[in-house]
Order: sequence, then structure tokens, then C-alpha cells
Amino acid sequence: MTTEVDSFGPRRVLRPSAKVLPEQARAHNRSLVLQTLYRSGPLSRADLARETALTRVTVGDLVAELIGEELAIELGTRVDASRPGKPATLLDLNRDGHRIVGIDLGDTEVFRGALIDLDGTILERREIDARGLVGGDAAAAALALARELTAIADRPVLGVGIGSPGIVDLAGCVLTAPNRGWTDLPLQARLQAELGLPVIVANDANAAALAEYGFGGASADLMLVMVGYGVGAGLLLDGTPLFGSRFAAGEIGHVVVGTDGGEACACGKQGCLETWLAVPRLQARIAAGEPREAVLRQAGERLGIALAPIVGALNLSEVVLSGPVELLDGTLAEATVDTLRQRTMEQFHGDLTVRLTSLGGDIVMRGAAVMVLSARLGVS
Amino acid sequence: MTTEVDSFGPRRVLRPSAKVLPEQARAHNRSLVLQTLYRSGPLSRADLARETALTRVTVGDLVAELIGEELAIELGTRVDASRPGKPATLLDLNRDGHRIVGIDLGDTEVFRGALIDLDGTILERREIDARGLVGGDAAAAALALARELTAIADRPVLGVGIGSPGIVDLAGCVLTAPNRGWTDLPLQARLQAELGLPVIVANDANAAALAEYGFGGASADLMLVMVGYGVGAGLLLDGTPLFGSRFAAGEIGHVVVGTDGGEACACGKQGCLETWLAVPRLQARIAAGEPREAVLRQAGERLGIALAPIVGALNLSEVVLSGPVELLDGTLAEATVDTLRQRTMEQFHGDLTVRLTSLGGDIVMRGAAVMVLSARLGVS
DNA sequence: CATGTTTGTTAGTAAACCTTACGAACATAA
DNA sequence: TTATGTTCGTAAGGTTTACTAACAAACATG
Repeated sequence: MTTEVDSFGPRRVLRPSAKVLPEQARAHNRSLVLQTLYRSGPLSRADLARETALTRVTVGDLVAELIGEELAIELGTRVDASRPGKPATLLDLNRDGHRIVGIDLGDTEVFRGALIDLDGTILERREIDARGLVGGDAAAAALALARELTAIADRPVLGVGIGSPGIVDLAGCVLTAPNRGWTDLPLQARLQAELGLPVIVANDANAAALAEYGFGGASADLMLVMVGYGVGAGLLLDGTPLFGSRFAAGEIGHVVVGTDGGEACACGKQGCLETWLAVPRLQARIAAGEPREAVLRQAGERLGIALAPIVGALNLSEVVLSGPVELLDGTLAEATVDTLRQRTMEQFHGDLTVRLTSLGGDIVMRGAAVMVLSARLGVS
Repeated sequence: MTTEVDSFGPRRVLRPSAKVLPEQARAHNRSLVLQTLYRSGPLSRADLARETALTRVTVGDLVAELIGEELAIELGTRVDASRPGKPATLLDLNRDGHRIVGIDLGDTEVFRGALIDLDGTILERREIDARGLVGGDAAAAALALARELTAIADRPVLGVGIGSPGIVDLAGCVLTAPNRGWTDLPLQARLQAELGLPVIVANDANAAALAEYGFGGASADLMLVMVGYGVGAGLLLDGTPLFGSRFAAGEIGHVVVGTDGGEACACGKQGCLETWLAVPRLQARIAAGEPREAVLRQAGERLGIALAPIVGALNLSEVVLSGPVELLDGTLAEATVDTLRQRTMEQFHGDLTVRLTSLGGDIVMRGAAVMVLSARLGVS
């Protein structure tokens, strides 16, 4: 009995999935064309066929569909025609024909929102004072901000992406967000019903990780650590956000760091990562006269201590920090990477980088835009 | 402009993938039928249609194909016929018609192999003395063991699964395995060429994690910690093994634990997890007169300290230990879970369990069998 | 001006799944 | 016993999808 012998690639384990109909296969190929167009700028149908390995016929058919939905547009014939043959008709995503609304609910003082184009460029900004808002009032403010932004859009809005603090499940239901007093709030479903637009709600750190991957030039395996009033993280593994068994992946703020005590934390424990790293704590210690460099170095070391097992277990090669530049950049980040190097195997993590995000305070809003792009244009 | 508003599920980010042809969609549905048959025992074509949401016609066609390849068999009509209508013809995987060879190269003293049926039951065992084997000799011994096991198989062998120590890439190439002196050894490709059978090589801890999921009743999110001569781990996220950016995911043996020093490690650092937990170290300390309970408690605590950030970041709910029962069970495991509880958020990890594997010393061999099952029967 | 190249489309084919319909084989009730 | 209804498996035919083959259009080049 002979068996054909191929090479076996990445494995998944036995896990019944859903059936695949031809229709869904087509949707997949359609997304493939959209993604190729998104990534590689203006292309002809023939270019797309070469890139996707589909035939020109199939590409032509898919493109006709996309043009019909005004997702793609023809730009006219290619001008640099130094080649023989019929000049190509260039196509591109209808980049200027759509807008995305991205909203960041993570700040304690304001809800920030922006009108964003398909390339992630922020066109308009709006803010709403969110101090003290809890429960339904906070949700209403988020809705108002979304309404305001969709109202000023001069093009059709592809969708509304929202990065929320707290624990958010896959349906965009905020399971818990203590600062806003939210419990089991179906924010995504509610806003979607109100706005009549696709809405996607996810944890703000997860959104930020997506932004760093989509717009920040990060690799597909990435941990994004947000340092602010608290400390949270978003994990991207092979380009896919990690959610965790109870949707609490990345919640490392209350993991105890080290074996030598530490300050008391609001959660009742001692030496939580937040007690070492949260912005108010750092500012307070510096204001109280502790040497700034020493405080920042220690904070970086503690972050490194906390991240070392994670970096080791996941074999991460990229850690990105988000938060106040004046605190994170320099000493703190350097201490983090030094500590990580000292505590992990050089052999596996020699290329480890720890750096600040280049997206600044817009990271969550732009990550929310990536979520919309993925949902509307992405792979199934 | 109205947009249809659906609910959006789990998101992936923009990442150009491959095209999907109808042929591949069919392969997917074929695997779906196989998996359903594997999981849910004997079923009729109509049962399969209901379970998979495919039509009876399509299921009939796929089943005919599977029967033609002798992967499925008809068992005759159902006997408990208390229902009206034509009695169903029961189908099942041809469970007794195939064998799998599973091999564990992780031990320092022996290479263990087994002939395994599709349900994971071990039918025959073989061992080869592996003390001191390095380089080509070690690879030759692995090949000889695989040959011996395929030779005694009385049924066609679906494939050979191998759990190897060290760093193994997706193509089954052992990048580094210090104990065997292997560097960039294309073990999978070489054995496959020699044996003329599908061969899958992966890291032994990853294989063990798959075994715990496939045969040990574990959930799809799982960390399996192997404690032996060294300390390694395998991670399963949503049923998929995690490999890491350089295929070194799970290599936590040389992550430094705690902030209070520790014994010197062979790697040059101090206080690596292995110095606290490796079996030789524990045995030596107990033999030297240290109180057994105290040694084991401390080892468990250190494991908990190392795992806390990982459990927190990944929001894991299940940690499984594999290794010498007399050392791991009881005090050590209890200290681990106690420490984890003390160092993470009760709210997110209240259901965290830490337990010993029930698969004993066969875990890697049976995990290797799961890899073969996945590759031959699994989803694309 | 003839030739070759490239593009995009038309026409026809193969694969895959669907819907509809039917015979076979059974339980149940008149 | 017979009629009715149910369930199973299969046959026939239709729809969708992407493929191959072929072709006209439009250009560069010798």
C-alpha cells in the first residue's frame, strides 16, 4: 500500500469547523483581491491575477463586482507605458470614497474620536468630556460621539470601530469596565442598532496592537503594552488578536512582579505591575523627590521582569510601548530591554526589540479603524 | 446610503492569504465529515448531514470517496431501530484499519515508540537505547525505531509522528537540539524519504500539549509544562499549537524567576526556572537532606511565579504538568496553583486549574499520534 | 508596415454543492 | 392486511465558481 508523501505544514488539531460553500470560497477570493489592492496600491487586473494566482478572467469578474459596489475604481490607463502590448487599466481601492470612524474610550478624561480614511490618515477629530461619566451616561456619550463623527463624514462610512477599556468579548459586549461602571453592556449591538452602521467594539489595547501592525510597521507577532492610569496589553499572534479563555488576555496590570514585596495595590495585593509602572505612581514618586532616572529605571526593570516569562513562552520578538513619551522613552524602555535580555535566552531572543509606538495618542483610534477594515474588507 | 448591518465575529487583520479553489473547499468539507465521524462514533449519512449542515447528497458523495479510500467503512444497518422509516446504514472511521506510529525522542536514555490505533490506544511498544547518541547516530536510531514499528504494523500506517527535543520549525527541521548535537537537521524530510510514509516532527512539549487536548480531556487553551532533565512547555491556543517567531515558544526553562538570586545555571545565568524545578536538582537537594516538602513547595512556588505573567497575559484557564508523579503531584502542584492565585486576578482566573496529566509517560507518543491524525484527517 | 506582446473579455468546460424528486424499508393505525 | 407517514439513501438537473481556450484591442519595435 503506497501513500503519496507530501510535506506537512503548520498543524491544527482536530476541531470540527463549519462547512465551506463555493459562495464562501468566492468571498475569500474577493477579499484577497481587495487586500492585494489595499496593500499594493494601483494595479491592473492582470497585475492582480499575477499577484493572487487567480486567472485574469476571475479577477475581471471579481473586480466588476467590487466596482459595482463602489469599493474599487478605475483610474484610467497606465501612463508609464514603456512596455509593449495594450496599456493596462489601473485599479485601486476607492480610497477617497469611504470613511471610517475610530473611537477611543480608554482615557479617563475624554472620549476621543476621529474620521479616518482607508489609509489610516486622520481627517477630523472630535472629543467629548468624559470625566465622571458612568453607566448609561458613558454609553450615551460614546453614542453621541459616534453620531457626531458619522454626521460630518462627506463619504459613506464603512463602519465604526471602538476601543473600550475593560474586558470585551467577541460580540463586542463589555463584560466589565470598572472605571465606567459597565457590566455586560452590549455596546456593539446597541450602537449598531442606533447608528445603522457596522460597529466593532474591542478592548483598547487589542485595538492598539492592531494599529501597530496595520499602520506602525510592526510584525505579526507583537505585544503592545499600554501604560497609563493602569497597565494593560494587547497580544497579536500571527496577525490575530489573542482573546483568552475569558476574554481577559493582556490584563497584566495586576500580576505581581518580583519576590521582594512592593507597594500596596488597590486590588489588595502587593507589588502588582501597576504599582511599579502606572503613570500616577511614577509621577507621584518623582514629585516626591525620588531621582527621576532611578524611578524610571526601576519601572523598566519591573516591566522586564514581568514580560520575561511571556516573551520566553511566546517567543515574541517585538514589544511596543504606548503611553507618555516623556516617561517611557529612553531610560525606561532601555531598562526593559536590558532586563529582558538578562532574563531570557539570548539564542532565542537576540533580535528582541522594545520600542515606543510611533502612532502616539492616536493609536487606539487608528486601531479601531483597522478593525473596521478587517471586518469589511478582510479575510473570512 | 444604507449598509446591511450584520454582527461581526472574531476578527483577523488584513493579511493576504492564498486563493481558495472549489477543490480545496471540498477537501475542507471532506475533513469535516471525517472529524465528525472521528468524534461522534458510528453515524449514518443522514446523521452526518444533520451534524455538518451539508446535504445528504453531498455527504453521500463524500462518504463514497472515503469508503473508496478505505478511510471509512459501513457497519450495517442500525439495530436499535425504534424509529419509523428506513433503517440507517451506520458508518464509522475505519478505526481498526489503520495504525499510527508515535515516537518520543525526548528522554535522555531511550527513544520510545509505539504502534497506536486511531483512538490513541497503544498497541505495541518498542524502545531503543539512546544513551550518548548524538548527531547522525541519534538520527539513525530514530529511523531504526520508526522502521521497526512500521514493520510490525498489521495494518496500513497513516503516518509517523515524532516528538523531538529542541527547537523544531514548521517543516519538521530540528534547528537546535543540544542534547543530541543536532543543528538544522531536516529530520522530517529525511525520515519521510526513507520510510515512504507521511512523517511529522514537532517539539515534544508541543506534541504533549496536543495529546492532552486530544486524549486527555483538556480544553483548547492550555499550557503543558514538562518537567524532567530540563523544563519546557507547549502552548495550545484555541486548539492550535503556538510556535513563536523563531519556533522557540514554550522554552521557559531558562527564564529567570524572582528577584532574589538563585543557583547558577549551566546557561550562565542565575535563578533560571530549571535551577528551581529540574528533576536532577530536586532529587539532589532532597538527597542532600533538605526537607522534601519544603523543596517541593519552593519548586511549586517558583513555577507559579514564572507562570503568573503568562497565565495573566494569555488568560489561560488550564495548566497541565507532565513529569515524575512522585515529585509533581501533591505539594508541588498545590504550591503552583496557590502561588498563581496569589499573583493574578481572581476575577479572571478563578477557574484556573493546575493538574497532572493523566497520560503519564506516553504523553509525547500519543501527542505524536494526534499530529498524524490532524495532518491526515484534519482541516486544511 | 508586419510582428510580437500585453490586456481584458467572450465562450465553453469541469467541479462542487444545491434543490427536487423518488424508491426502499420501516412503524403505526385503521 | 392495508393504508399512511417517516426516514434513508440516491438520481437527476440546476446554479455557482473558476478554469482553459480563443480573440480583439492597443501598443512597441524592427
